[in-house]
Amino acid sequence: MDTPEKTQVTSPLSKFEDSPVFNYINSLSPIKPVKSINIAHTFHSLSFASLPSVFTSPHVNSHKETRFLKRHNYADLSKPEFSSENGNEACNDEGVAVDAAQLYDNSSELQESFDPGVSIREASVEPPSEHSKLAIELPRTLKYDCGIPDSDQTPRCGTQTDTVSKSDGTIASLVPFTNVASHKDSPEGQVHLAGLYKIESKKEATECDWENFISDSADLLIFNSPIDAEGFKELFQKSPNPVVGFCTSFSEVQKMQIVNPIGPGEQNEKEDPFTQPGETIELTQMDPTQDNLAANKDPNKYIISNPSKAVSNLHRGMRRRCLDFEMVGARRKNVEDGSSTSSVVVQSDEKITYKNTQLVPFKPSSDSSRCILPGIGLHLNALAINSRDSKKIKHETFSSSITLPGSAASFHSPTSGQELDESLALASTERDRDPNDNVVPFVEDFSQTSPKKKRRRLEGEAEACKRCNCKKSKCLKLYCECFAAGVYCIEPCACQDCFNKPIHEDTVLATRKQIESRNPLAFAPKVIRSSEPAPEIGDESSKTPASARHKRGCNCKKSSCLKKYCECYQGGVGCSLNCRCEGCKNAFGRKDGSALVEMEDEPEDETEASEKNGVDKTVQKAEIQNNDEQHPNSALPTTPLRFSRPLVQLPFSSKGKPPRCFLGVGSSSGLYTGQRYGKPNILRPQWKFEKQFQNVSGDEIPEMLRENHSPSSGIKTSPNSKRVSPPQSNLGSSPGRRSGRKLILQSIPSFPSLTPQH
DNA sequence: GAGTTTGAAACT
DNA sequence: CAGTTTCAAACTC
Repeated sequence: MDTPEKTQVTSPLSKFEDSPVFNYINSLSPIKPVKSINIAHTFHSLSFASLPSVFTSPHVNSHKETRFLKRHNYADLSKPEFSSENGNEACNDEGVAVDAAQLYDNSSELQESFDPGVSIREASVEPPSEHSKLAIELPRTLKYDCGIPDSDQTPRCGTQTDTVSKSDGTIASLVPFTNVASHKDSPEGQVHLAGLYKIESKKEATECDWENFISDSADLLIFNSPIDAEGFKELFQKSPNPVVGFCTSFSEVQKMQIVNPIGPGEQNEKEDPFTQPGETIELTQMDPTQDNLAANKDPNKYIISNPSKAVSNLHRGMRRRCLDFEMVGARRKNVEDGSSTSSVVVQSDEKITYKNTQLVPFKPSSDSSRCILPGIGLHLNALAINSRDSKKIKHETFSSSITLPGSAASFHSPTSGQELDESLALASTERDRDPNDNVVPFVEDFSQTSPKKKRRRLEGEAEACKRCNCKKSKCLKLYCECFAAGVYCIEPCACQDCFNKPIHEDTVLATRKQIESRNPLAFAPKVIRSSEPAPEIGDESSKTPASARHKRGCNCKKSSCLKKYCECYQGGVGCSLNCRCEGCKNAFGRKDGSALVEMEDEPEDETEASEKNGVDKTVQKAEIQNNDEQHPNSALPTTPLRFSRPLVQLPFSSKGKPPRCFLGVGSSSGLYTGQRYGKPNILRPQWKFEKQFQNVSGDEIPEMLRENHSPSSGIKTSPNSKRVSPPQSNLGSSPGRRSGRKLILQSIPSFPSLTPQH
């Protein structure tokens, strides 16, 4: 789109960034106008017209200049390397430090090769009034992107994180989200809005992760809406207060920056882009006065300008986003869980293995905090990561829930229909996994008693960083969990010769298409909710807890469907007529229709499991999962997504490896979690899906399902009354939870639906 | 951590 | 479509 112009502009900017001359040049050079133009375009697309008035700051131009200067300062300060030129490099290296100038320079390239995030960075320096608003968001994106890409910057991140933490842990977390959002939707700028919106919401209720999450998700959805501009408008309109506040604050910040460019530069020097984001956030929130903040904001502005490019990237980004999501989610979790502090710490480290996806950086599951920031909704991977992180943290339901929405949103992004589709598919897949991730941590927590659980937990932790371990498939076959989930491989992955990376996006997509050509449902969730598949499979199969069934059915011969080797068991669903298994003893539901397990509550399951086999642990988990799943299924409100991914993921969680992305499921999972927890915050929901499910399944889910989906209720009525029990038990066990879940579920469904709408 | 088992995915 | 091979996860020691 505007790339040509941007490219031109960017290069000069990068060069001059540091020097004051640069600013001057910018003002004089035609380039600026171009950028501004670009920005304007983005805005138009967004239909921000109304906003501009608000943001319109008299000093837009000056701001731009100042911003550049500031940015330069940041870049310089933070990274002497700053000079690094290639977009890729910039992304990688800069990730954190990403300077506006660099962004510009590299933006074109980066965008092409990498992600929307890059494009975002590129964003023109100055968008006038409107830009100012955008700037707020942009900064986040920039920071985020920067931080993610470069492992090198880690230190920076740490610094940034520190700054962020200082200001507010929540803020930090928020920033990432916004960034993420921007990435997803960046193309249109809608994302930015969403991000802003989220941020605001977060600010308002940092503590209430859940709420935030929901709001975020909602925002994302909105953004995702095909009509980016509209979505944007809506966001602003809908959340006039928050947005406006941002805008206003932002404008103020800009002014401040202009006045005190130095301040920002200083901080920037110390810190990285990450810190900046946090700072910016703070500024926007409340401290226009702080110079640093202003500085931060400036960088953001730059980011904003690039939206046009970002758009193209967005599509790409969407896919990748999934990955990012995980990371993000994790980050959030960390943030929330650990509160502000944790988030800060974590992120610092993460580096980014890959530019491609900011995801990588997040992944470093080690630093949950990092994950948090990055991006909420952007990438499924991020979610997965989050989940993993969450495992560590466990509590952090937050990330999960949050991520989901975002993910969903990203998928829906209207920008590229095809891409969207793919992204959706990925998302769906991711969702499935995500839930698992979420679940896993949770389950583990609950079930900790069982050794397996501990194991899983340990594994989970270890896995937090880990994903696939492919050696020969290059992560381009369904053997690869990551690939199968529609997620890019990240650092945690121990894969070799991995091609499932943003860098090889083309290859990945091509491969996906090939596989899909063979089997259109190859990337669809293996476990289907009762609503869809159930009918086909057979009543019995539907019996499974949630009425969910395995799409294709298993073919187990030696595991008796009592181990994770069995996809049905793994997915927490009972075997159906479609299954060709031998000696089926699936605790969730036998092929015969005999539903051994009621999944209702863990205890029962456990006992059964113990009785049946040594499987105790597995069984328990399975049961739990099943319960969860069942519930979900029941609740199922049939995923809005194309695929009802349902529950499958749950089992994963148990595995410990969390399926990376929750996208589709995530939403659902998010619902579950949210429901379950009822607790405001918590992202955990997703994380914990398993546990939650356990609880929920028994308690909450049923109701939710009932309400939401009378059909799902069918679960109770399941052909074989067997399955019914689980839900009931659940209900009986803990009614309280249900209420919360219900809310969540409702919210979740909406997301998916939105995405599809495009 | 290494080795084995398992069953899905891929191939023929 | 069936049989075989390949693959990576799940599991065991």
